Amino acid sequence: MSDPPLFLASDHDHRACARAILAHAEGVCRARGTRLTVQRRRVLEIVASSHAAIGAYAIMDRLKEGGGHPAPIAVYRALDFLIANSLVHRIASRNAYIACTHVGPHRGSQFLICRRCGTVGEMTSERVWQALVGAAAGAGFSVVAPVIEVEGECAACHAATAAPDAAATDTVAGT
Amino acid sequence: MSDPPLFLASDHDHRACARAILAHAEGVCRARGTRLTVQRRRVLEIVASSHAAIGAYAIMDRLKEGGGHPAPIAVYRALDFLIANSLVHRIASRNAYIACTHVGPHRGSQFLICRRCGTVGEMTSERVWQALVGAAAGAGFSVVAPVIEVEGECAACHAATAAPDAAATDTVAGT
DNA sequence: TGCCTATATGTTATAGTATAACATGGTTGT
DNA sequence: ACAACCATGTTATACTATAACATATAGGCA
Repeated sequence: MSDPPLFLASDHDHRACARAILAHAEGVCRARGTRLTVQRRRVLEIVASSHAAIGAYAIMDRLKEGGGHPAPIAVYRALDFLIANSLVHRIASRNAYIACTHVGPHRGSQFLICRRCGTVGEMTSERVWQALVGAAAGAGFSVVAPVIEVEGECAACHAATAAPDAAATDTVAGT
Repeated sequence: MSDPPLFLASDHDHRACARAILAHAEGVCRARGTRLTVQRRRVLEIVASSHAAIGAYAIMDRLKEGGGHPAPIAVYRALDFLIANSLVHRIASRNAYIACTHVGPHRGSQFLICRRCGTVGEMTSERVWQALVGAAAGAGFSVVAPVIEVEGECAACHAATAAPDAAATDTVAGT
C-alpha cells in the first residue's frame, strides 16, 4: 500500500528512478561487504535505464558503446552478481532482465509485463502468495521459488487502445 | 476438486496416463478438424512418456532412436501445433515441455515443478487466478497470459528428504 | 480420376541465449 | 612484499530456437 505505483507515467523523471536504484545498490553492497565494481555498476545502470526488460546481448551492445569489447560471459557474470543480491531480476519468459524496484524482502515477486510498451511492474501481493502457497499445499507441494510473470496491458496502453487517438504519445514509454 | 491428484506415486501405471493423453489428443484433433500426423503423435508420445518436462533437443534425440534424422525445426513445428491445441505446455523457466494432464478449459494453469524428481504438476486454482487478476487490476493492469511456474518439492520427495532412509526408492520417479 | 490448393515436412543455414575452462589481473589483510 | 581471494579476460563451445526456401502429401472439387 505504501509502495510507489507499479507503472509510472511515460513522462516520469526516470533519472530519479535510476539514481534510486544505484543508491540502493551501493547501500546493499556496503552493508554486505560485496563489491559493486565498475563493470557491475555499469551493467546495473544499463538494466536500470528503462522499466522494460533488456536481454543480455543488448546489455553487451550497450557496453560496447563505451568503447570496450566485452564477451557475453562478462555480462552474465555481472548479472549473476546483481541477481544474487536481488538488485536485478530475470524474466524467464523473455530471457531478459530488469532492475529491482521494490522495497523490502523478496518472497515471490509477481512481474506484470505490458505487451505494448514492454514495461515491467514488480508486484508483491501477499494475497497472491498466500493463494499460491495454499493451493500448492493442497497438492502436498511446498513452494520454494515461484516464477510469476504475467503478460497483459498496463493502464496507459489499455486506455490508448480503447481510444487510439487520445494520448497516443503516452504509449511510447520505454524509460 | 474432482481432478485427479497432481502428483501420482512413482509406481503408478504410467501407460494409462500416456494412453489417456493420446486418446484426448485424437479427440481434440477430430473435433477441430486438425491433423494429428505421425510425427506430431510421436512427439506427443515422447513428451507424455514422463511427468517431467523434456527439452526440444531431448525430444529430437528420442526421435532419432526411431531411425530418422529429424532437424530441430521438425520438433519445434510439432510442438507449436501441440501447444496451439493445448495438448502440450511450455515451461519457460526450464525451456522444456510437458503434456497437458488437466481437464477443462485453460485459464492460467500453475505449474508445480519438483526440484528433486522433476515431476511437473499442472494446477488450475481459481483462487490463485482471482488473487492474481485482482492484484494486477489494483495496479491498473489487465491480465492476458500468466506464466506461473513454481519450483519446490512434491510430497513424496519432501517426505524422502525428511526421512532419507525410508522409501528412498520412491524418490526415483521420472515416469 | 486428376488437378488444385492447403497443409505438412525436408533441408540448409543461421540467430539468439548461456556456460565451461583456464589464464590473468587487482584488492585486501597481514 | 606476500598470500589468498575475488574479479575479469580470453577462447571456445553448448544449448535453444527460427528463417527461408524446396518438396511432398492429403483432401476437396471439377
